[in-house]
Amino acid sequence: MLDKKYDAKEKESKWLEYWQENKIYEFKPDQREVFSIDTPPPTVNGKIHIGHIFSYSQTEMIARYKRLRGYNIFYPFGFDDNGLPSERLVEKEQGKKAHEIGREEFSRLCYETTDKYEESFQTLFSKMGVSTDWQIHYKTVSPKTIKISQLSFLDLYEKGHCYHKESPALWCNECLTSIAQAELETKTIKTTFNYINFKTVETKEEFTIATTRPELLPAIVCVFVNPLDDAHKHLIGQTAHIPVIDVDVPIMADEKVAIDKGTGVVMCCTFGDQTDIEWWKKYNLPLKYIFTDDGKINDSIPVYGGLKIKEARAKIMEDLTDAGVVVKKEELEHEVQTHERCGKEVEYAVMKQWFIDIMNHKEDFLRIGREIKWHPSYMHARYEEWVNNIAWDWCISRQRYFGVPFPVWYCDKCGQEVVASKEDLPVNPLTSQPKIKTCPACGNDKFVPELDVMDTWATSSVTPLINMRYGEGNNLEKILRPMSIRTNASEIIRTWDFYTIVKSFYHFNQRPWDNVMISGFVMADKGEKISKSKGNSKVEPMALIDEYSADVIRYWAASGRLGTDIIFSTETLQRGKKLVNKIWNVSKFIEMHLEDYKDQEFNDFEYIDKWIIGLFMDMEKSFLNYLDEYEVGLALNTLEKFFWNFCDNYIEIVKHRLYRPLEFGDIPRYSGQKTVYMLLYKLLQDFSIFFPFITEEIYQELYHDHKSIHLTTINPLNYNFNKEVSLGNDLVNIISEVRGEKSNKNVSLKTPVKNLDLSLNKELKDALNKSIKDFKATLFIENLNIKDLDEGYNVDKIELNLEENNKES
RNA sequence: GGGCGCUUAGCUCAGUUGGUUAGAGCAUCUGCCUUACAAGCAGAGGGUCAAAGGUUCGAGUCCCUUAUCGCCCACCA
Repeated sequence: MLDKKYDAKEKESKWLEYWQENKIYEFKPDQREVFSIDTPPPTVNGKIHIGHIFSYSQTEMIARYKRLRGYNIFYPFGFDDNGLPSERLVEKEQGKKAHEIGREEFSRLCYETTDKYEESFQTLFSKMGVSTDWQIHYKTVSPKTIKISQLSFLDLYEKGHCYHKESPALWCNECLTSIAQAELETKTIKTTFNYINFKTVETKEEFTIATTRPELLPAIVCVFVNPLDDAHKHLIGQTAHIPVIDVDVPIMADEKVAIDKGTGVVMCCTFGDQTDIEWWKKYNLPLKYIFTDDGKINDSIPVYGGLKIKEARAKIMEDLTDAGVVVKKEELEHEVQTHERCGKEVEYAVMKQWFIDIMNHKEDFLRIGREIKWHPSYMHARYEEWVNNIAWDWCISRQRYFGVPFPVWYCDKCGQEVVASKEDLPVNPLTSQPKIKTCPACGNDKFVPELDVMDTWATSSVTPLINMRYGEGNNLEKILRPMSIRTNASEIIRTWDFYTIVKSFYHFNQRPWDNVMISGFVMADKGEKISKSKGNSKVEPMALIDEYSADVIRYWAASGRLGTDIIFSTETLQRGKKLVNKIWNVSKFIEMHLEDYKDQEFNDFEYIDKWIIGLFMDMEKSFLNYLDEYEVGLALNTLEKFFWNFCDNYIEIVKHRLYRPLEFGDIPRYSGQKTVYMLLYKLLQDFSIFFPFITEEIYQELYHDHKSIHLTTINPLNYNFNKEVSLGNDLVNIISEVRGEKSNKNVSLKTPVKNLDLSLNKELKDALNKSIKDFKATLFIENLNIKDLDEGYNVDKIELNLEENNKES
């Protein structure tokens, strides 16, 4: 017997244990077709917030759906503990910077810290009912994954898609590392636009340059004007004298200069922005690099050497003002590029970095993007846009400690790079030496290790490779190439999705997955994204599970459309709570009436039973369609709508038949029993995608024909009740009208109807005759008078027996 | 400035290829203790579908323009 009240806390932990013990979600290759999920490994940088719960739940529902459709589910879980996020977490916990702790000790602390957090992540996701096979979980920093990352690097290296080159790279002088274009975030800041007078050496003519970054004056290598700029084109070919710095640079022409921007005259520094780098390359300009790695002016620069960038900016403005060359200052708000991990403005640094070739294969990446089905489809446009606009090769080296080391050494003498052999992986070049004893280029026998580690994305972009255990030569590769689906939020299309496509193209010349499913964001309120930094205890996942249960939170997580942001709302949680409660109550009711039920072949369904069965079939069709498009929220809406109709209309009708076999007959009663038995089973299956716990509890009590409801399969019903559906709907509408009349008269729904006069068309009259007992019992009708009508129906008169009502009260 | 998306009841959201009076839940109001459920049931009120224009017999739905907000990108001279 089902309990009177459903105790979510007790039942959820009970079934969690049961699933684990019985390995319900274990992946074992067999005859069945595999549906594989490339789960996003959450970044281990502190806390799981409600946004994670939202998007992971949606993926997990797809896993459950496909499992019910008979697929063998490959659903691993991973943790992204690699790289800067982990380092910053440790630095925060320790209150010290990495270089103050020391490389070895720091790495140890990173492992320790990420392990600690991962355990709590796993507990939380389990509690949410995430049906991954924890046996196949992975970390992005572990000997196994380091090996795969290094293998991936070597494969690309051998194929010539990786290169090591001195080149300007984006540099964060807070994190002390180079970063990739994809790690940039734009921020609006207030700054000053300074108009500074320069002079030509030849004619002493004055001209003005506007800049927000006067501290870059010592780094000026050239001045540009547009060749079509009538006001300035005569300057081309002359030499510009830089005030205060006292250096001369050439004035050159380039079409990229916008005549109407600033003063129309531009200083080119190494490096202030992307255009500087382009010009530097295009015109082969000299390099004047004036910053230190930690964001100061280089000591070799007179006067300003040793100052921080902003101090230098203030000092040089003072000096320029003293020199009388500052013509104007304008307050200005503009966008700057910052490092997403720390929020500090980025600079450019020139040093040797490892790059993966992007620019030569954009067409291939676009082609593969088109082979993949994006859900929702418009997300594909974002991918295209990113690939079309990308301007850099992918810099994958980071001057940090905790990450995948490059399996590379350099000859101490000539700098020749030497890579590890594949069979020696994983290697740490800091603690080992290359196999070859002497440098192939110069014969020297001393090597120095590559100190850099790989970018986080260089590792997380190989999750499909980690899943297939790339390099082991097993048959998983056959099963998982390509994987069925990748899921993530839209913000990392440009990183995780893109880089995974890049790697998959270089390794296999193939798409990594057939489908990409993009979820939206969770907003705290209109226009306010919930983020880790704005920790809000009201939306703490563990607290929410305690208060509402995992099933109910999953209800909230399923609300809304794919790719669309949702606002965290307690109303939606309340609604879920009511739904779950209703499932429990109606199951109790059905159980009560199944005590003497034996399931057997039966086709003599009552009219109303045919109606609800047909209606269910219609619903399930669109339900399944939505799920095939990964629209879990829309699927749930459809199911929910049907379910309330089932409870409020069908059950209200059939209950009389179930309670009173003497009056209605045993066969009509059996018809009702068969209907509720059959439909509840199917409803529980459909709901199990969203509410894995409560449906399991009910299923085990009432049906129990498999080890778990989550191991059953959905088999669509095969009846043809179309006619009963539409006529039954009309009958229910008539019932509603009569109930409405009772409500309007403020009387109980049990109030008898003395006379009900209806005009019905022929079909409807026929339908009513077939369900006359149910109909009369539902409305407590004493006299029913039916007239003929050509089309449709009309409720002519409702006369209530109010005396009866008054007598009782 | 560019790409994509959102804008529908007081609030949170649905509205499949254009097709009668635009839907649900919450909130509000009115009733009903009805042998599963008062965490329930039956009703009621509440919307010029962001704005303007266009296509069409017919537009929340298609096209154009504008505005707001969100994500991403570019611009930083």
